[in-house]
Amino acid sequence: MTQKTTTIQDVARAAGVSTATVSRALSNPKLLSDRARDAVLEAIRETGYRVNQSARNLRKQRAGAILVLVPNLGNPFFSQILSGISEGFADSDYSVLIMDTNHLPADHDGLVDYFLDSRIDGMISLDGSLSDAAMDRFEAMGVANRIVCACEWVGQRDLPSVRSDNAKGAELAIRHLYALGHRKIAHVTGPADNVLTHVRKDAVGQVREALGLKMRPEWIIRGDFSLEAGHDAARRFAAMEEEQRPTAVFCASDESAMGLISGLLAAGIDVPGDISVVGFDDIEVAQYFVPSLTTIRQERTQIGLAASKLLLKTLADGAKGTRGTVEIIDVALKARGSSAPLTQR
Amino acid sequence: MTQKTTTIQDVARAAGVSTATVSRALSNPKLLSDRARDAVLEAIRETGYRVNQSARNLRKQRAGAILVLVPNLGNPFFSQILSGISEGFADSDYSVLIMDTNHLPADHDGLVDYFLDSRIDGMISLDGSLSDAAMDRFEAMGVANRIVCACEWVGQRDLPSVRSDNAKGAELAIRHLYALGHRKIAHVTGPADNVLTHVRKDAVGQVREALGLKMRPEWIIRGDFSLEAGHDAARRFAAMEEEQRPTAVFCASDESAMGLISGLLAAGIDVPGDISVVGFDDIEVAQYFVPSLTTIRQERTQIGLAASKLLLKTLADGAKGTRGTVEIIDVALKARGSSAPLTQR
DNA sequence: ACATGCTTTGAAATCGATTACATTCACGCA
DNA sequence: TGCGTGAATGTAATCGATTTCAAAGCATGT
Repeated sequence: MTQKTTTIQDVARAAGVSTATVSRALSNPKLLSDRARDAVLEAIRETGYRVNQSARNLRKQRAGAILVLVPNLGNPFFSQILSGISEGFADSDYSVLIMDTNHLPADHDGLVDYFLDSRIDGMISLDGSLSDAAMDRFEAMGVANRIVCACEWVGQRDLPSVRSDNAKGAELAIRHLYALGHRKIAHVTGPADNVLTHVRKDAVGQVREALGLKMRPEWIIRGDFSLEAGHDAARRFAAMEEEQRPTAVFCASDESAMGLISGLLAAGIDVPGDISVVGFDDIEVAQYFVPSLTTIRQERTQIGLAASKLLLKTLADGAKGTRGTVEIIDVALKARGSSAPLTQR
Repeated sequence: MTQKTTTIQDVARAAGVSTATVSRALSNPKLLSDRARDAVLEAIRETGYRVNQSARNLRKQRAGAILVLVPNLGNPFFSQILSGISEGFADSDYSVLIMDTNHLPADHDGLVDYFLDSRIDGMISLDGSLSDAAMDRFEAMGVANRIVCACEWVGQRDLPSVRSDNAKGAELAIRHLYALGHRKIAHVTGPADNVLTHVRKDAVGQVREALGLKMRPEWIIRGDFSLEAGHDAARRFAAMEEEQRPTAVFCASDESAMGLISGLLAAGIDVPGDISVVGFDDIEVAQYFVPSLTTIRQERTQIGLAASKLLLKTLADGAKGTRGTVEIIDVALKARGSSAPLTQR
């Protein structure tokens, strides 16, 4: 049987004060006399009283929870961001809900209901692919300004967001390969409709131009960040003439880089002997991969932490303020075993 | 500005009925006349009414959420279990909270407060290391029978649980290596206080005995499931005399297996040429690792799904019923590139 | 002595649903 | 006609906190 719960009434009775006083002792202790405050605290200790969050939430017109939207929970890249987010909310009085958008109808239209049902007060989206229709509903219902983006962001809208310096990351990767002597550099991208895909690809294009690198259309291979996509890309490279095959590949994610290496090695193409590979993310397994993976490090915990702070601020400020904020987190090149100087042969 | 919310009162007024009727139209429609029900549904459509979950939860004396305890969100092994769990709760009216126990004080003592604060109705623990003190508090507060374990489980207690057939997994691994001709088989375990560590290690011992394999104490290396632990173990093996070095290693997790392989190769020990390696879990990257990782597959989605069903049942049944239930999910050997027949030399 | 203002406290309204209990009404049957 | 029965609905209490408003207590200044 469940313990019969002790309510604020019980505490009030035990302390010989009113419920208002008990409530104030918890939320605004300086309003009370020392005597009253001590009596209440003592009574709370005695009775083992705990605030009922449902009741508090109802009265305060809030949900006491925030939602984190994750494109793919299975990708270890996200888990550490989640970790940062949890940490950020650890001593707030918000609970953290997590949802994988894979399980959602494609348009994410139902999400707004989470707000309307008073299940959540705010949202952090790690998924930039919120549809226009969904965003319009968020706007219409007046909850759009309780959304913060992290890592990815939503195209046209000015939602506050925290993200890595993606352009710099792509530039570091290409310049690293260039410095190693590579001139034929390919790029395995993310999925077509993804903001990161565009930013990174565009940056690659700009650096390539700046460095005067030649370019072939078949050196841009569409992927989707997954292991499998990288593996598929390997097949494409393996099928190329020796002459037109790139000597280096920059992948838009570590997972696709690992899939690529796996596929290249299986096809008898050595990494980094024949082709150097650079990833993006620096997930934990990257440095244990064989060969260890050269990659662009994203500070995931920091991104998560920053996003949670930003959402907390947004919720505290009410509507105004954070809309339009963009916080850029620095990235760094981690040079490891999968990239090496170009060898003539 | 936030939309002013439409309440059940508004709907009642619009439909020309009482709030009780509106409530019944949603929760128990067959109590109503067709006329009343239609009027209410129409009014709901008109007003765009949505139930306020905080209010409902308060009245129904529930929290409307469950908590999933994860030992380490960064380990991709867990994310797919989470995915199964989310799926299992998708069309219940529970929200899913996720918490990484890394961020918790070691004794997990504060967890009971989540129940007492009415933040959660139940819990799925993927972490078997709930302290005795914490469990005692759960029992004392009468919430112990709203906890379900998955993957790991809590030692002495009879909490309902869903888990893989760990003993079989260990046996499959050892017998696989044995069949390849290996006789000197080492084992990299999980952390000391972990139930999985014990079960898998004991199973290894039993199979070893059954097969008449010789054994050296230095062939049991304590790990902690992590990449780093595997990497450390490699150093130990590398330091051994050729003679006493094992020809095969069974690791208690894929991550430690990958760390191990990474370390062995770096030390000039070939895998599977000199040493065969078998992991446990079959995380996604395992088949893209180089060499691809032979491992024991755990059906993670299925475990998550089963755990959520079990918790839902537990919550519905009230106290009785599920205590003591143990659901065992089958495992399978995935033979890949990291294990090969023993070579004489 | 009395007006003034500040601090401290309590009574009661409130958040938005659910539900126990009461009421109304129609119907069947003696 | 009158009564019992069951279906349909409404009234109001309830869940457990927060907060508004009012009042009481007390010190200060004139």
